[in-house]
Amino acid sequence: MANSTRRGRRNNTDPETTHREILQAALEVLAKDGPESLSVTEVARRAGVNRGTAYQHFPTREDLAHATATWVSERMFEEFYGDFLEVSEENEVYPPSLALDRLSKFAMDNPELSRAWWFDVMTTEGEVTDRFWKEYVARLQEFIDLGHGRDDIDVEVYAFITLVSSLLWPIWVSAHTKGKKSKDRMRQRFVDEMLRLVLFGALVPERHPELIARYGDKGGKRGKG
Amino acid sequence: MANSTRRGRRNNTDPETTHREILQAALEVLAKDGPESLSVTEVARRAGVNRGTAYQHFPTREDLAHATATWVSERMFEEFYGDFLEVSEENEVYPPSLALDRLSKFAMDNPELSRAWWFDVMTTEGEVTDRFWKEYVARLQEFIDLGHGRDDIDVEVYAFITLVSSLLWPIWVSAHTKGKKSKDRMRQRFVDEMLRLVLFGALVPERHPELIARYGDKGGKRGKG
DNA sequence: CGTATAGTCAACACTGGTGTATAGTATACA
DNA sequence: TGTATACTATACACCAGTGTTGACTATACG
Repeated sequence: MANSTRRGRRNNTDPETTHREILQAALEVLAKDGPESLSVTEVARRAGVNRGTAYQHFPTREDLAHATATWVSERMFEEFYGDFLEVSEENEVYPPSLALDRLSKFAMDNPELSRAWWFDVMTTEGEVTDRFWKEYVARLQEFIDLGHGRDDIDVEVYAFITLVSSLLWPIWVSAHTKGKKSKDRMRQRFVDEMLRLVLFGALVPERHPELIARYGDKGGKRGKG
Repeated sequence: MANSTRRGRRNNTDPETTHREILQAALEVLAKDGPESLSVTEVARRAGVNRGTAYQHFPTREDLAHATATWVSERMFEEFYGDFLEVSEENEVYPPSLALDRLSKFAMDNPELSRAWWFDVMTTEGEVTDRFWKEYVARLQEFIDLGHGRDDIDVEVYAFITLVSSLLWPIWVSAHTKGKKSKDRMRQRFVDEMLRLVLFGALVPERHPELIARYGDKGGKRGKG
């Protein structure tokens, strides 16, 4: 029979493509079930590749897991900052509304990548060396240094808050909302609320004089000291 | 030999205690590896209980998983709001600094519970029926209705942002920081930054007139319309 | 055409979890 | 003292994943 999947039939002649397809499948499994349940068999199945082939590319399960983590980290940086760094050569700062919009769109379009990335940086022990994280923090710092953000921000904590919210929101939404339209609506709600929050905060200042007294309204104004 | 773990030795005569111990172990496994890799064998081992005993309490792996999820949801509510609802009978609103401090302390003291809970509500399909989530949202709404919070907040989104950050911060910290002292310091940084954020936002308003024009500084003031 | 390369296929020994069953033991309690 | 209960210990059949091996085949390229 003219079956294209008959015995010995190669789907593909380019090893690099196969390599990527396996990694992509591994990423999907990783995002779905977490790192503990990543199996070579399942990944090969999902990649539409023979189990033996997977073992040719990644000798052990651990190798596959490690390679996937590295790949996720690299891709997260490339996909988000890749075509971004070229464009924004001018020392114009990317406006926060656009930055937020971009991040939330990215998260909505790449839920697996976002989730796998988060799983990984969240659980990897020791100093955070991830490139995406470092770039994100650095850009935030620059934004503040240029006087656009309040200078009393704790950049790392703030980066954590905005990133974890933005990247996990689509997953929350996916679990609790059906249909593309409502997902888009939910994305918009997130961007709006986030923007509202960074613009005005959440408390009514007059009702919380003791907090203002304690924390002071220092920073953010041009005249800092 | 006078070995207390000789054959047939019962560790415990109260089935309810055993039941709880198994659930507690399951919670730990769940928080460590996620729901996909929860095994009865591993849970029994961790609970210091015979595998057969675990199967007497929970006929299948699925039963155990389901029971654990329910238990986590209930405990999350009880542990956080249990002794809380009694105290705050007066219609005084709990000040936000204390609320935040309480939440972040809770998350730091109960990382497994927080993480398992989050995993669960994050991935359970359909309407969110979780009691803790609903109470959290309701209290936020009340806080706003009483005029303490800005009335243009999108409560659900805001609840998501604050909860996900507060509950996952300790896990992030645990992965990247050693020692109790530095963990306490990190907790303080989180509370401070969060409080700063809800008080003043993150942007310097004068630098973002177009955003203020677009979103307007409505709400939060007493005279709303 | 010949050959190296990339992938398929099947079989195997091994590990570790599932779910069941059965015999045995410690404790509480009537 | 007897007996029900709660747990231990062990064995078994089954399944699914791991990692290895060896034979096979399609494709690219000299």
